[in-house]
Amino acid sequence: MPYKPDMDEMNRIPETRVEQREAYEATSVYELVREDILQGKLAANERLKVSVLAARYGTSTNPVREALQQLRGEGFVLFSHNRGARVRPIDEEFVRDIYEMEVLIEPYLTSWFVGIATDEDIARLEAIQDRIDAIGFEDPEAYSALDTQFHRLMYDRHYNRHALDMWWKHREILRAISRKFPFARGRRREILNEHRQLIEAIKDHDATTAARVIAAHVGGSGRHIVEHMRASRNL
Amino acid sequence: MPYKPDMDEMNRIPETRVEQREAYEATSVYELVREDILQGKLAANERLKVSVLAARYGTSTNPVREALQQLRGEGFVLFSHNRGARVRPIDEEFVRDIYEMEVLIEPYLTSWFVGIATDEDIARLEAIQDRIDAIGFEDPEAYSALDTQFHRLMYDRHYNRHALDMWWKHREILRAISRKFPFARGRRREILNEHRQLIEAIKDHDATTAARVIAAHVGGSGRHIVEHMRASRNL
DNA sequence: CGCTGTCAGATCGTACATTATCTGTCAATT
DNA sequence: AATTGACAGATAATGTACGATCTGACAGCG
Repeated sequence: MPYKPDMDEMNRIPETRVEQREAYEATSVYELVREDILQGKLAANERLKVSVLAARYGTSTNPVREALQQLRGEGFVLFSHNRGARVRPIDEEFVRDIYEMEVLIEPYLTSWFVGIATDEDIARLEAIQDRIDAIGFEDPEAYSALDTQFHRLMYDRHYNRHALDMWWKHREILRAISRKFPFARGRRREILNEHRQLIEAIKDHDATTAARVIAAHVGGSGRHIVEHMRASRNL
Repeated sequence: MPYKPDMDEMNRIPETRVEQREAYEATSVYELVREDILQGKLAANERLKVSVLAARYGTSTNPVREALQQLRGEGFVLFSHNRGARVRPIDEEFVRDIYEMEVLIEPYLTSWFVGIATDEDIARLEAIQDRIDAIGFEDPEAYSALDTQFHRLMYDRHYNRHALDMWWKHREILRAISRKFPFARGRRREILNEHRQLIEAIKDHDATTAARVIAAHVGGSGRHIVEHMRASRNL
């Protein structure tokens, strides 16, 4: 009998992010650990002892062990045999590597979007961008949320779900990092500029320049973050 | 105290692939399940019952559960809550998606290699290619091994370990698929051609054309496989 | 024909056993 | 006296066993 896939089987990008966890207490251990790693509550290279985590999250050890294995598969956790798990450190190299992959992926996603973008899509993009301009980086969290909205509007409908998952995973990692390094004033202006340029290219249905703009956008952000990380290391 | 990373902590591409498992019986459940999925011994969408797998591999259930979770993290296995795990089907869409990502990644890896390639590297590439020409697709397994060697010679030293892991993972999936669809004669000639063109571009230290050639190479293989899959589906 | 209760089978969580690694002490050697 | 090596206890990872809970299917009933 042919198997009919189910909604919750796919590793989907969540429709709405749950930011505050206290409201819903029914989240899985996997999500909790993952979130704690991304938030930095579990530091780089920190040992992840199943007994400690089990106590922390109020479960027994088995769910923790399985969660850690899943996170290992996703690359967030490193194992060594008979010596347990550690938080994968997100160092400059790793961030650079991820950004360089994004420089490949995002233009790819973008240029397809240019082909299918309706006037309404463009209007929405502009509306989001207006709001970004309005808050003007005052509130980094709000900015981050809007920026995510901006990119998801372009990417979410892409047929390449695998590339989309990859993008989303990368984005979550990078968001966690950039939380610690707020954008400098100069870089902010560049970002606004690039978004506006991007919208223009989409309006013109010019996939090539759109791809070029987004590549520069991502590459710029990457270099910016890596430099910050490097600077803060030499304190 | 600063943590000094350990060799076996990293998810590294293995130095030498172990093809026959009977020799070493000490492989982990994770590897066994993964291999069985890639070899097709566990079919697409097949239910993965922990008790069955535990019996099959001669362990208790917990190692199986953890292995499945890791495979879930890597995307080989899909879970639905309280309903267990299934083998992720590798359908045409998925293969297409992976190939399209490879069209981005491989040129990226290649063009860096062009910059660092020594004369000896080029000689080795040519040696491998000569051997490929020699066996001339008679033995698909041997061809596959040589082709892997060819590409690894170019990619293995790349600084972007993340991209390299991604490439390797994709390659393993695609190898598993293409085992079922041997190359047609026409496509074979193209492949040989493209490899030779690539070598020429590397000799000229021309990263741009090297990237273009490899993009065409990967894209061509992708279309070829997808068409085969589509055809075999309509039997 | 549809609804509902029951039951088998499997997942998921908990508890326990075993095995490996880490740590600190102490004796032996230089 | 300082360093090294071995041993023992503690600690934690890995493997096994079991019970609770959920799902899916089917028979009985309205």
